[in-house]
Amino acid sequence: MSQEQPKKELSAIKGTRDILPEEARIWQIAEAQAKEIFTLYGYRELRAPIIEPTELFEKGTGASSDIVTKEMYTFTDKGGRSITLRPEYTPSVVRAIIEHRLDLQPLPLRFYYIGPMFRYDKPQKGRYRQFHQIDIEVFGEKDPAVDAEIVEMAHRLLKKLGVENVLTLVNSVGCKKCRPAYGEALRKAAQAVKEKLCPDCQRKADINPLRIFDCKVETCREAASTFPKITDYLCPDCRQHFQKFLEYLDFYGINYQVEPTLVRGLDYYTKTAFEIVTENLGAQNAVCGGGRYDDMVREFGGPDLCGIGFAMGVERLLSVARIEKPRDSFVYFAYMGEEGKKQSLATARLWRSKGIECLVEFKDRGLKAHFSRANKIGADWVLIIGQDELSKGKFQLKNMLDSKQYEGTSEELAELILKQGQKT
RNA sequence: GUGAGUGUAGCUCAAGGGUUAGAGCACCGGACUGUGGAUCCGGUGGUUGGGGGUUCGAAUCCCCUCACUCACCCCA
Repeated sequence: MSQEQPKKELSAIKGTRDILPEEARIWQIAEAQAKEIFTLYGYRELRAPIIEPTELFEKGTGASSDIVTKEMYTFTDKGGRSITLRPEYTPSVVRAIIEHRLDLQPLPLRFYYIGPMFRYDKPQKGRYRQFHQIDIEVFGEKDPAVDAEIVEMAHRLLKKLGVENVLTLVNSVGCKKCRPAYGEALRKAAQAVKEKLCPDCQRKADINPLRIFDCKVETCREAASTFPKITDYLCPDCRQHFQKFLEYLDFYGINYQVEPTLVRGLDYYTKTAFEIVTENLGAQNAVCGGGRYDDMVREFGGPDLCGIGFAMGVERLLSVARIEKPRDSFVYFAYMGEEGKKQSLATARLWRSKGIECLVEFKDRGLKAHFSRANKIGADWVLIIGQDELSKGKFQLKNMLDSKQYEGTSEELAELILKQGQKT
């Protein structure tokens, strides 16, 4: 370490942040609960690399999408390859399926994954440049029952994490057969009333008329209410799929709202699209977004394998979750003298192998200072090893919560701690 | 990428052109050498985000820049 203070402080780069131990505990719990629930539904973890060839996302996410055109972290590696930090997870899974011929395994395939994604966005509430997603995918299952099942599974997880007041929005975005006709009709309707729209929406009328639906300007809202709805343009196949999807949602008793203006951001979606939104998230109110992508694998040059999945933003999830932090219970060793220190080290080593969390600090202090320290760092137990204890061969163990003190051998006291630990 | 707001101690905030930038909490130590939490006393900690300008004098006013926050866009 240099003696001079660095002139410029180093800090985490824009849109990224450190998750400090206290918060990391919450993450661990949320992740463990997600894994547990997904496993109950037959999902298995599939870990793909964080970096991928840039063209994977150009092909999979869509070369014209905002994500690919302006939000990717792309660089050239030393071999001259164009590499991108993944902005989403689905293309990686599709690549892995094709690469390892996972489609030859018994279908359907159910995968989950939790990890960081990267988008060069402007950070704001619930939106970061490095953010984390809980992601699940099902491949090779056409039945709309699975569409409803993943929504039900998402609800189960949200409930488990104490997320309240969620609203589930559902829609069908059609397929390659019926979507073009709708797009045409919508564009036509938007052009017809273009003069009445705000400048922003006039621009949208040309680029992406669907976005006019969520403008806040009153005149735009009025105009938008006269626009055609995608649900009126669905082909028989898509219509049937959507109806069955809703039927299964009803079967599960899931409260949902059909939102004909709901479109997923990415180009590859077909049929089912859904979003789970909640209050208290500001403008980024979606905690979960998902949908079906029946053409994606084939368009990648893979087999004709349909897919569906959802992603949850972990940061958003945790900002509305209510997770209780479990109290960690550990033993603090209050020793005196070199002999007491060595006895502490030996005892801690033994106790740890029994599964007891032990903390020996390498500082000889007075007993009062030891207790003060133990209290400050939140020890549940203090084991006293001083001259008296060493000569007797029996130690004093104090419970810091109820102030009761016990005397016994190492084995007796270890048993006592383990027994009490099970009670709580 | 566009717009607005905010940057003072580890945290929450005072000082609003005029001595040496303060307080609470936190941290360290003492009162207290075999038993913690309480109380009291003391201490460490700051180029006021950074740079430039105005002024006799700037945390305070102006410009630039960076970061954070919120919104637009887009999205988890």
